[in-house]
Amino acid sequence: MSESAWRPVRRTRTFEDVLAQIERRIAEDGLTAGDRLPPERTLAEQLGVSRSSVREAMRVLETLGVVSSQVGRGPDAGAVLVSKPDSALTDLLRLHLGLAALEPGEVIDTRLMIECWSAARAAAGRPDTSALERALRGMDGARTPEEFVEHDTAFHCALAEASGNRLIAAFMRSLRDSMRRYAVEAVIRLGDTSGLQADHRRILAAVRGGDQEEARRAVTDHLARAYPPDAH
Amino acid sequence: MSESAWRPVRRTRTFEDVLAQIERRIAEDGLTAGDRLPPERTLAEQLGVSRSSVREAMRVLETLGVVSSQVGRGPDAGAVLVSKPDSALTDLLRLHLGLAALEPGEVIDTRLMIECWSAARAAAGRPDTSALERALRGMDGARTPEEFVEHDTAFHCALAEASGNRLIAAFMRSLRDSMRRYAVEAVIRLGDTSGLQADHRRILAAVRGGDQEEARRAVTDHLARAYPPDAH
DNA sequence: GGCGGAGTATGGTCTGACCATACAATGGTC
DNA sequence: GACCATTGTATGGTCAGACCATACTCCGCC
Repeated sequence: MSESAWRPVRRTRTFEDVLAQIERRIAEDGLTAGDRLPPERTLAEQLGVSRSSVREAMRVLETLGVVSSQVGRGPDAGAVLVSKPDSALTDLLRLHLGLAALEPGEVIDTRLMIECWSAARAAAGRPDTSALERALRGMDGARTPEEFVEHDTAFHCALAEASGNRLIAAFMRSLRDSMRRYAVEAVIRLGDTSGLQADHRRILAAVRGGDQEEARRAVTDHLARAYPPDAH
Repeated sequence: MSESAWRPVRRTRTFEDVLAQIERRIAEDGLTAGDRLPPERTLAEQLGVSRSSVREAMRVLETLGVVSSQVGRGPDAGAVLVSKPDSALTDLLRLHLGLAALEPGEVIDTRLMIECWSAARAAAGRPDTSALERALRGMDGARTPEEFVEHDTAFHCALAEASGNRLIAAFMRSLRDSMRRYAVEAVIRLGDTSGLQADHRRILAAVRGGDQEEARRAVTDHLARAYPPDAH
């Protein structure tokens, strides 16, 4: 018998079975966001497991942004399928950053990748730019770094949404959320935000003008200003 | 009183408190991958909550790829901090794809973004290309579409790893995992894999030659061949 | 018709028990 | 002393049953 022919038997825990069955039901019945899952007690009885196991499966699904549980009684109570990957991604990034398993530089790089892509895509599509303009005005009126960063986040997320790709937009939102602290530090370090605002207007102009390459360059220059490579 | 001045009181559930405290400990004590968490029973007693609540928190952390639990006794037993975001990302993508909350086209687009970026980064850094070459040979010897896709996945993941960014590499692995089905379909649809292999060699040559723009173009052309825009 | 209290279904939590697992400690055997 | 089988024990995994808080539903009173 050859060595390493034995792979470790992956014991499957009860709640993993429950998860698999729920996922199968989603696929087979074509369930989608807004549909409801049976109550925990019912599910436990139907699957022949304890309510604890069902609850642990629910917790996993909730963590992944796939179900949302409401207590009480009525049409809105119980577990309903949703599709909110944002908080799941945010939690994931935040925790792994906290574990020092990811460097801030890696996250900033990823953000640069996403923003370049989004800006180019947005420029190609001539999207609605009202959200971008609103965020610009918000940054103009900001009185504290925190307030500025809030509208800055709105600007960059709006850029990602303008790309039309929901996965990329969700990833962008999560990156911003998990990096809020660094963003505030960067603004404080810079002191003056007029340069950032000039960058933002340049990005907006490129998107409006449909110039993909200029949009890429504008975003790259902007992030280089906000996060100079020697700052992390 | 202005409208919408009231935000919904977000009742915090017990297991969320447990989660917050564990996260705080990770941050304050500088815990990192490999460190261990107290046993569930101890944690429950110390926090003054039931073991069920601790377990639900553990399930969340496990889902996010932050802890791994082993039964039994000894140095390897108990809950240990890890950093495995891959399966979390994979589950997230797979479930949201299943809920029809994401279109395959969005995932493919995201993949194109990541690969272009990775290829350019890899070309800029003159990385070790032995993994890429090994995957190439594997594809040459593949006898079934499934086998080809397996080595193809290895090739593209190796490309992402060559970028040096672990977050992007993890995202790439998850994208490939959640899209394995589509990849096999694409190979079967094409029938002949010689074109794909020519693309791969062109990508490798660009990376070896340090030509970032050519690497970008090669990846873009390759994905356009594998997933023609009218196929999804 | 409207309003208020009782009823009830739901998720959230707790307690206590038992099981399976895998190491630790012990003691016997050679 | 080295080795091995037995027993003990700490750990996660599961279950059953209870109780609580919540929020809707229903029914009866006004």
